[in-house]
Amino acid sequence: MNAEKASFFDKVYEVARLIPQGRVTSYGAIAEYLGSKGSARMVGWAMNNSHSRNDFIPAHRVVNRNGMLTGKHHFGGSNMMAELLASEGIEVYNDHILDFDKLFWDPNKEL
DNA sequence: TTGCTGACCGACG
DNA sequence: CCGTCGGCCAGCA
Repeated sequence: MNAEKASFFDKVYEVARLIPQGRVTSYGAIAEYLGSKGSARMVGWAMNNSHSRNDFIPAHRVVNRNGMLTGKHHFGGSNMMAELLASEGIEVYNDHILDFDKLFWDPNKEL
């Protein structure tokens, strides 16, 4: 499959869609998987542009290194992000994921 | 075309 | 402990 043509941005969406339901990952983990650990910011920015994609991007499964819902404000300005995570069986309290270590899905390790 | 910004991360003082 | 700064890459005015 010649999907190597996908740019950094495209790969972010690709990996994000590969995140299994009920699991979460971090921006840095995705960036590192793409080969650019320092470009973690781009991963977050890609999520912001995820609205431009026809496919749904489970951006709510992507949180920062601390397991905190840093991008929840981009989900409509409400706690919808926590609701989505809770809907998948992920417990969220005070904008931070419980048992983050156990729910953490590392693309470098799983893929 | 140039410059700024951005849902991060790690290092430094 | 906490605040600040640099770096990474792509999109947009």
